[in-house]
Amino acid sequence: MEAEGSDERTGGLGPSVADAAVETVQREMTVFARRARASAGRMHPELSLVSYTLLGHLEESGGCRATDLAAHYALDKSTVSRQVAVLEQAGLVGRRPDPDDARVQILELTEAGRSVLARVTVRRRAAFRERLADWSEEDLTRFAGYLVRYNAWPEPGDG
Amino acid sequence: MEAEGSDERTGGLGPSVADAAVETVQREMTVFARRARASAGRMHPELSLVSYTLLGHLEESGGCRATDLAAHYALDKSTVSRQVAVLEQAGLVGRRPDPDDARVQILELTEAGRSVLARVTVRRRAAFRERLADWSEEDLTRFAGYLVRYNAWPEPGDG
DNA sequence: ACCGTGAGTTGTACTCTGCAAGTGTCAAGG
DNA sequence: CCTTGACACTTGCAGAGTACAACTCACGGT
Repeated sequence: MEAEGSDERTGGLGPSVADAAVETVQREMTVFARRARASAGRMHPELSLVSYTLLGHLEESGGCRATDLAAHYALDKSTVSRQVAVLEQAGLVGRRPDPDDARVQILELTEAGRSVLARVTVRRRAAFRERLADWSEEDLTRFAGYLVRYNAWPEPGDG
Repeated sequence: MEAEGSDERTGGLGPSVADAAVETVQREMTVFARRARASAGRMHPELSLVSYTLLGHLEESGGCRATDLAAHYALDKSTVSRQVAVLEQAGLVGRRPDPDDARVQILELTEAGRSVLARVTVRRRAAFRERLADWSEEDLTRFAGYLVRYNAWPEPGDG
């Protein structure tokens, strides 16, 4: 299966080194994905990974539409709709009709949402910091940059 | 909320730069995690992300116990049990009693499993390669290294 | 006013997951 | 040999997350 002539030397990319790296990246990213939920559940039972990310995005963006969330996370709009409904019932997000378009609802964090998010963020950050404690600042920054670059890929519906 | 004195300068880690990087790492990793399933489903409907990772681990490890899988992926043993059952019924993995311990079942890829895994791997790799095409080999290697290092963390209850 | 498109909701079904309880096996002590 | 506790699973149950399809409501152009 690894027989695909691993050094085509196309452009700058290339030899089997890069091939192995790509392989590693996908494997490790996948492992991470598999573990993320479980650890999130253990780390902050009050807020699922999904809820956390949605709240986080709302905070970052300072309010956005459900459709934006769906696009950003490659989720079906129905899924987002339900998730948002839960968060709304929990009093963590509020909806406000868009004055320019009655179809649209602007979603925003409530004060409660902001505070829960803050608490969870602190816990998560502590865990991450511990985990990344022995990383040099340079490595940390570079790693962060790579992740951003990776996720910036505009793939149709993928991440 | 972010008032935790973001530059405690403890040890070598420290200033707000590192703090921001940690923040970014967790956010981006989380985003990735959120998207991974969706993309996996679209990329290879024949094999869910879970199944894929389990098969992958079996191939890497050359056969292991269900408990090992559970530990590695921080999954409940019951979950693994069911997943394995499905994969077995699909003819992708086989079980063999451990000669040394009748409680244990050694899980192994079947030929079919190996071939499906190979096919999916090729597809995944192609997608990843495309995505990572404009990365320099150095960045790629370093990124891969970071991910490995990150995942190597011996999380409690995680593997 | 009519029709295609976009935002969001709801019905339905399925997968993944964990917890708790149960079975069979091993290893150590009586 | 027979308990007792630990380990490797398996099964019953319940809940979360998700997608797809069908529906409503609003927008924009014709």
